[in-house]
Amino acid sequence: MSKAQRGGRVSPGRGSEPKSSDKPKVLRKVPGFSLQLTLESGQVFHMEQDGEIWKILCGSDLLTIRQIGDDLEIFSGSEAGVGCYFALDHPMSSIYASFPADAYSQAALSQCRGMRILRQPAWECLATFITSSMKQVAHIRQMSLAIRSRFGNPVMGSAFHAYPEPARLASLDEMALRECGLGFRAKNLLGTARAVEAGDADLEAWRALPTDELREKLCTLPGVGRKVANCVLLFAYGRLEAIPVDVWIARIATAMRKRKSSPRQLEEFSIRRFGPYAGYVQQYLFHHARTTGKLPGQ
DNA sequence: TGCCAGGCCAAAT
DNA sequence: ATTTGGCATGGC
Repeated sequence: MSKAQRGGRVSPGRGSEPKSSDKPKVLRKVPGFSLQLTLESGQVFHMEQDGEIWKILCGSDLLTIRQIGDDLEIFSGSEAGVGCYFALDHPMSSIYASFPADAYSQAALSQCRGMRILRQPAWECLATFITSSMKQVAHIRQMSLAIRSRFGNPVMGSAFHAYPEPARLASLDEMALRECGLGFRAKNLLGTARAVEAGDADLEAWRALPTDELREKLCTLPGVGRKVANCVLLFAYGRLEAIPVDVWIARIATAMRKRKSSPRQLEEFSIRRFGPYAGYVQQYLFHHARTTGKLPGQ
C-alpha cells in the first residue's frame, strides 16, 4: 500500500469532527475525485490533515473540506472557490482517454485516478517552486511553512498564515529568508519578489499570453528555469500541456526512450509521447514513481 | 559518513 | 549549442 493510500502523513488523527463548524456549509457530489491524492501529489506543500478533514489555503481563503465517497463536504470556503481550486471542471474522461497505452502509464492512471491538477494562485505557486530546487517535498513544506508563519498575514479563525505578498518579501533582506532554511534560494526568491513588486513581472497580465511566451516571461525571473516555469504554467496557469521535467520524470522518460538524453530532449520526447494533456500524465507518472519507486520496465 | 533532493546559472567546451 | 561545477540545507 502506498503512502498516499495510507494517508495521515501530516498530524494523523482518527475520525475527528470539524471543531469550529459542526455541519458542512455545502455538500457537493464529486464522483471520480480524490481529495487526498490531489493534496498529496506534490503540487502544494502547506496543506494540513486532521483526521478526515483537510485544510488548505488558497491565497487568504481557508478551504476546510472532507470527502466521504462521492460527497465533498465544504466547511469553509465557497463552493465556487473550492470547485475552481480543485479544478472540478476538468474534462477527466477526455484526459484519461488521452493517456498513453503502455503498461506503466496505465498503472499510474490506475493508482492516481481522481487526482486533479490544481488552480493555484500564481504568486504563491511561483514563489514556492522557486524554493523547491534540489529539495525534497518534505523540506519544501518546511520552508513554505516557515515563510508563511514569519511573514504572512494570519488568517482569522485559524492557525494559518497566507503566503506573504510580493511587497512583504521584497521588503526583507536576504538573511531573513535564509533563516527560513532557503540557502542559496533566498536570493532568487527575493529577486523575484522585487521584480513583481516593481511591476516588471505582472503575473496576472501574463495570463493572456500563449504558453511559450508566458514561459519565456517566467524564465526571466531569478531562480526560474524551464522546470520551475513549467510547474507554474501547469499548477497556476492551467496550461495542461506543460511538462516539468524533474529527476523523477527524467528517469521515467529516459527508461521509456531508452537512451541518454538532455532534459530538453526528454521534454520534447514527453510532449510527443504524453499527448494533449501531457501535464496530467506527467503528474500521475511523478506520483506513481515517487510512491512506488518503480520505473518503466521494472 | 556519503548521497540525494520536483534546479538554476555562469563558465567552459 | 551543449555540458559541467558550484551553490545551501536537511533527511536517510
